[in-house]
Amino acid sequence: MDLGQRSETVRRANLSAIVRTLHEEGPQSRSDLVTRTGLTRSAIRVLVGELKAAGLATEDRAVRHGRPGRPSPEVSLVAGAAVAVAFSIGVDTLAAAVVGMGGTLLGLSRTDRPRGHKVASAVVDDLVSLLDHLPSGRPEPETVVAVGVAVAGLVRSRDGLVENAPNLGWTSVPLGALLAARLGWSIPVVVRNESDLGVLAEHRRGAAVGIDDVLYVHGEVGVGGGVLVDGRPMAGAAGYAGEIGHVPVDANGLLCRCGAIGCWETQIGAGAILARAGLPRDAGPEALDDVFAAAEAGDVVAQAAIETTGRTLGSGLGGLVNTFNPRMVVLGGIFGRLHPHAQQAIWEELERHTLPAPRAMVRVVPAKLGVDAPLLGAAEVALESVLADPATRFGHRARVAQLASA
Amino acid sequence: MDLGQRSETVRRANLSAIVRTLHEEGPQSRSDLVTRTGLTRSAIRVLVGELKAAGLATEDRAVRHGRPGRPSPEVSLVAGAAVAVAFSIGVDTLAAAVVGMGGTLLGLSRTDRPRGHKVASAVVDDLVSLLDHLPSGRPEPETVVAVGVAVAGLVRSRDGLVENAPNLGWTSVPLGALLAARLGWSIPVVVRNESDLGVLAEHRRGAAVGIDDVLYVHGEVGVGGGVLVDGRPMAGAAGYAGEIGHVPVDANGLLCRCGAIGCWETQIGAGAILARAGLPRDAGPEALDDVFAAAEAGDVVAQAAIETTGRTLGSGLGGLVNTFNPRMVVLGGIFGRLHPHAQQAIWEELERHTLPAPRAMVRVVPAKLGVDAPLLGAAEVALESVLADPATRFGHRARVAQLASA
DNA sequence: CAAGTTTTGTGTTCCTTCCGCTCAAACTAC
DNA sequence: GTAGTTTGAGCGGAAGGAACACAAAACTTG
Repeated sequence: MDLGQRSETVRRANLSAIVRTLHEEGPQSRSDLVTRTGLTRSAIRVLVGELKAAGLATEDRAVRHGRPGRPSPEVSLVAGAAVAVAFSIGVDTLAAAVVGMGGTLLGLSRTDRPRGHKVASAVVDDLVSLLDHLPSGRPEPETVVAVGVAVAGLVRSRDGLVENAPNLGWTSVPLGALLAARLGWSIPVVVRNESDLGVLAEHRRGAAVGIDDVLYVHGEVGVGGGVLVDGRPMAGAAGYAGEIGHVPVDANGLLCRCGAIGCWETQIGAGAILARAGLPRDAGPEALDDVFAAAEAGDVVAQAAIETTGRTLGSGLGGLVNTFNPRMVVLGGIFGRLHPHAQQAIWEELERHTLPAPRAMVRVVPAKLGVDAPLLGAAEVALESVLADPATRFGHRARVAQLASA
Repeated sequence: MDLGQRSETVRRANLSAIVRTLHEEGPQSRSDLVTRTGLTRSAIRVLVGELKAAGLATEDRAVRHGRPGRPSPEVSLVAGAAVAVAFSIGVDTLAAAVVGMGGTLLGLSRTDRPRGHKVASAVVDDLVSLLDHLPSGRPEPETVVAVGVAVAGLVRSRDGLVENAPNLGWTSVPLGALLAARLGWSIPVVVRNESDLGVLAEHRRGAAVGIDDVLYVHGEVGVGGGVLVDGRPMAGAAGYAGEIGHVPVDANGLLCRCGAIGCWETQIGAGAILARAGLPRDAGPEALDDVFAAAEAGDVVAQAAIETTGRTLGSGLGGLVNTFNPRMVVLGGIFGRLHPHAQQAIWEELERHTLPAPRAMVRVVPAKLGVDAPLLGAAEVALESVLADPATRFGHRARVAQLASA
């Protein structure tokens, strides 16, 4: 139920509008904030003053822009005042990052993850030790607002339970709780599927900035999807939404590792490309690199493998365009690499399987953030609490100072 | 951009919370409203008073419920104070209804629509003349808040342009504008796809009350879908979302009337059932009635036709459950009739094509509102403006009275 | 049946928050 | 340098809900 509102709700919403605007669009003048939010100069002045006092924002001398009138000082968020720690558990890599308000990347470190299964606690240890390898060093625990985690698998968003992650060999792993315990910080740990986070990152910082209806399709060994509906990530009832790799597309098709017959994934995943190139389906990522290299060098078998995969990708995307009516389809993972080689094949099949109206308004583009998208998306969801209610951080510095003096 | 908020925003939100609660949950006591909204008794008193003064609500003597304490009067919406006019243009019927606040059906009339094409202006005339056949008579124009229209076709929600409606033979018909001109009322005319409205109606008044993640699948000649994501209808970038009938499921399948190969619709639409029963694909609705009757009478061909269709429906639903992670799948149109005959077949195939986690939390149920769902959904969207800002109606009676006296 | 208990309506005062207005400051243009 | 424009600063006012005190209307108990 929508709770009733009061004056304090208004202030929270207005502070949030300011911080969110600065976070998403970057530093801007007070008078820009006036036009963006519709608030009066008086209100903006007071609210920005409050943010400054709390150390969340700074005001710099205005940039001269040659127009008449008194210049308006530029307001920026203080990146380090509130930061998110983000982790990602991908098929081939583990990564950690610290991201400040405004989306400033304060540090990132990455390590290979050998394929094969490893118990969750060991992976959690690996993740946390990545924090010590950050160029910026371990972040100050007091500045960390929340922890975001991107996982290649089905995640129950409520409590961060990894229901199933075939690439990791995990079933019912309480990753959120494990990580929270290991870190020992009393802040929320938010675990999400990597594609759901990928679409958020591409929306905020990548190929889909300013576009509110986006379908993000991520391919590796498996195929996942993240959907932005009217600017909001589509989670489904428990967070499992977006498993478009397991849509049946061929009743007489191959057996998928999920146990079903004819999943789309069996036709467009990394294994499908490898098989079409005459390689074993489970050859590693290097083998896939070789296929792309061979195609560029003119190898017709490799080229055909890529084009056929592009066609199958395109027809499936067609169905999804009819289903979601997105304004943009963002191809991530191996599909982003496939795109330049198979752009025409993808679009031809997409065209063949879409209704004219949704087709006319959709664009298919490769992801801009590459492998970092899920990690950056994890940071974005972790920062969400500050964006939604910046005032929660107000007492913070005072509280820390008080503890130090006591 | 989220506009800045102020005191008036708070009042609007709180009035809206009260009216919406009463609309969705029915009449309840003031003290219920206190707990529902989290507002204080003082605030509820003033706000309900305002609604009463405006004629939107009434207070009745409290019902005795046997608990100690002073009884709290029951607040009800005045159904006739603000009404929606709803129209639906289905494959086989035209309908009109007047629905008051609280979802009270004040009048409904329906007429057959012979299959075949008819120019839009003629259909608009037919719809408007249905208003004269309402048992309640034509609604008072001053009380009508908005007009909602459900159409079996692709609708651009922004302006009510019917992009394409194969059953009606329409392409690029500005239905919203035509109807607005024909009615001559200066109120919004909201046109939407029938499935998008169907899911809304089932959510508010039907099988999916209280469930925020719902997939509604409607079958007739064509197959459409409406999706509720976190309580909100998924419209897509232009309103075309939900065309799940045109997801490709068989690369070697039949030619769909949309021009593509192997659309799901070709396997589960009314034509597919008829064909499997040995009848022509374009036999009318009576032929389909015969198939269902024959199956009930023990005809094995008819039974097999229904079961096979159920299996194909189930496997496609499996992919959609993986895609949307809904808590409920509601089957409307012919699928609602199919359900009792093919429940097991549907579920078996759905089970075979879903991941365990989303499968474990989904239920498949027949629609509760039947053919009326889109019409009632159209009324709900039309009433939305009053729910979102009841104060817009405040000056209304005064204004009408003033006009009358002048 | 009368006194006590509980819950809720009524009305006043107070607090929070933003708007509107006036004046001053900082810039451009001629 | 003077006029024009845009914006910051600060103050008073208005709107709206919360908190509080009190009254009213039910039930409970002996």
